[in-house]
Amino acid sequence: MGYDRLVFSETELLAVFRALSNPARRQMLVWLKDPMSFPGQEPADVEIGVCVSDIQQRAGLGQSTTSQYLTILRQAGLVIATRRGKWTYYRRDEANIARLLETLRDVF
Amino acid sequence: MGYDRLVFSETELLAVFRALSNPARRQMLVWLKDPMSFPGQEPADVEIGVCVSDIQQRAGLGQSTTSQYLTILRQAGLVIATRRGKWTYYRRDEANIARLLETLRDVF
DNA sequence: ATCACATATTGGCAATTCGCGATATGACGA
DNA sequence: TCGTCATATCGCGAATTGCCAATATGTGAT
Repeated sequence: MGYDRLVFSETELLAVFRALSNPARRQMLVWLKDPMSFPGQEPADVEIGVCVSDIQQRAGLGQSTTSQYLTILRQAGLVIATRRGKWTYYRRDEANIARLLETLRDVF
Repeated sequence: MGYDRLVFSETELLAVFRALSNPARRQMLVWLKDPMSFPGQEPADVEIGVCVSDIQQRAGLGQSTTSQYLTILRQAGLVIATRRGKWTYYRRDEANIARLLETLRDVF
């Protein structure tokens, strides 16, 4: 909770734009706005996010590619991963995304 | 003046994020917010923009690279090019950048 | 301990990007 | 017309990305 600076550093921005320069990764981020739109998603799961295989099925990509793309989104600070059992759930990092949008408004 | 849609299409977003996924190109866009910060820039020139060689000198890149990067920014709809004599002046497309930021706020 | 399952990591290859030097285009002046 | 200057385009090798199959890691059930 809470971030060092208000604005993103050059390095952070690089990771963000590289992450979002791929349509599949951008899609994933948009899909995660509405976790309930994934089949078999329970209302109780919304807070923790969506598991990799559900995202993979929707993306139509391979398992390894999906996992890698989610890692890239996580390293860019756009999503948060939570491991529970054998599943890893991903959800948007809304606070950081909001901070990003503020940075973009300042910088551009 | 004026654009077809309020929000950017998938193709437009791809061009934008690819363009901004390079630090040098992002720098150029930020520099162009203040054309007067370029040496030898006259107040009368502000509206038309900054010529390629001035941007090149500041970026420390080769001439061809600078020209290509500005073309990429132009194709992404982020800057506007104006040819006057042997010079090409580049300035920010503020209207389109504002439209982009609205799209980002909607989509992300 | 062993198995099955979800996810992460590795290795690979085709396609793209990075940045450059060389060259082409286009505008102006002599 | 010829030469010069500003910019654009071309062609290149090195580095990175896109996506995959294969393999490794970790977790829960038996």
